[in-house]
Amino acid sequence: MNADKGSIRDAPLFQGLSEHYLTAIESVAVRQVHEKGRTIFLEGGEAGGFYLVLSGQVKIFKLSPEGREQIIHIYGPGNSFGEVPVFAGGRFPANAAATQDCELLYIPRRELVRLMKREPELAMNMLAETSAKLRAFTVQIENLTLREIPQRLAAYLLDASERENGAGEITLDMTKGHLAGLLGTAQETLSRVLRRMSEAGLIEVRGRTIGLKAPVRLEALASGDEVFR
Amino acid sequence: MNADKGSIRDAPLFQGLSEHYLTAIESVAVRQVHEKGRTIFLEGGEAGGFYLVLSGQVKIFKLSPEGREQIIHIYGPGNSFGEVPVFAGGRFPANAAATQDCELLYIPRRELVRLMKREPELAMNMLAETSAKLRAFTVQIENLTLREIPQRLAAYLLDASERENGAGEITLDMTKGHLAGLLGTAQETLSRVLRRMSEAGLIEVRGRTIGLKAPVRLEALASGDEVFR
DNA sequence: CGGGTACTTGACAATGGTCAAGTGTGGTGG
DNA sequence: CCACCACACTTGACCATTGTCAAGTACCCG
Repeated sequence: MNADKGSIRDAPLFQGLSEHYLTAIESVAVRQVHEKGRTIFLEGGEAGGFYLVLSGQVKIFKLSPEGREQIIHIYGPGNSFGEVPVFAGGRFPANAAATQDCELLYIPRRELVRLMKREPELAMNMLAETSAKLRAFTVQIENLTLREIPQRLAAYLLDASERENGAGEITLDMTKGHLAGLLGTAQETLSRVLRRMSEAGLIEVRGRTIGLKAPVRLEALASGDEVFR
Repeated sequence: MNADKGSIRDAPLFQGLSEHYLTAIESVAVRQVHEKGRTIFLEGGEAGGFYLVLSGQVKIFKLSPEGREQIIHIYGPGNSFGEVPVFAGGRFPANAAATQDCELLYIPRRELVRLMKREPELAMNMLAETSAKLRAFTVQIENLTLREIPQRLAAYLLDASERENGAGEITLDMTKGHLAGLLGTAQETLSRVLRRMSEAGLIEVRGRTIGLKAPVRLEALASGDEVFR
């Protein structure tokens, strides 16, 4: 719809690299198109490289033996995923599937490593990227294990609003089912919590648009105060 | 007690580096000693470098508003921690404290980055290290959100046995309280589950030593089969 | 022997998962 | 343009797992 043409130049991963290296990367990268719902890779699969999202959206997730799904992350344009086996060897530690039609760039391990040895800046960028993901994991473990669902949801909403420069209203870029998976709960539970929060006057839900009516009370909820019951 | 003198030469992080760089790192690193229970850094603290464990043991953890503790990782000799802010900027994403008297090496960010630009191998090692941690986080999220406590415990025991080359008996290198924190549960719950597993003939508990009496059934339990109730 | 820490056990409440049965709602084809 | 279908979502009822509070026991170190 807009200029989301998608280029490695938009990815944080490749910021600050000289034109020379950018074109080198482009020349070895492979463009892929996946339609909504398609599996991109499976946990345990062999990895020969990693991916960059050019357009669309991808979920990284784990499945329990009984089939429950925990979404680990949702990535959009500019994000990369699947780096772990590139640097640590072995297989993919989780599954990836397209949640929307999407366009990806596949970057083969071999070429990347070769470029990295020549261009320390690229290695530093990759380190920044993987470290940022470590930080995100830390936050996620905190949310998933130390907070209850309403707290997790409040934290998520505030975070989403922050990502949109503090907008008082956010629009989910995923289904509520996926949000439930991301928050580590069931669709039904999320539905109930959204209703309770609406009734308490904290938010206002209109489809996928959620107005934050009482950000201050949401903050209090997210940080554990029992403003809500 | 043994030759755990501790040197950067034992750390995976610094494998394969030339003597020249090893001594360069040693010359900028600072040795620290912390006694059991001491805080090493707090979440949100400013970071000027990261740490390598020479001897002893350290826990990385998060605290809930109500004071519950989720242990994210326990590190022993050869492990490094606190890298995130070095590469991604910002503050420490979690807390660190000594669970045993320990000896650490503090490696200042500035020097490390300087060395990394000259020695791509060092950057590759750091990437391997952070990627391995990403993989560990993935497993942890899976355990914490998709499995119940008995399954988590079974998976932990099997993993620990594997780390000791498949020994049929393992000895915890931490208190059961810390293990509970690592498994994301309460001390009381862990205690009960251990007993149920003993009564079911899966394990045999003698203090911190746990014999795996029926590894096959433990495997089945860890992968979700309801062998146990 | 004393004290603190680690651990156990019991009783109880509640968060949230599951099953089941709806109610929208958007998109497609007739 | 309407009807239908699939998918997203809601709501209700129920109950298992697990956290919490409380009290007590075992164990280790000095």
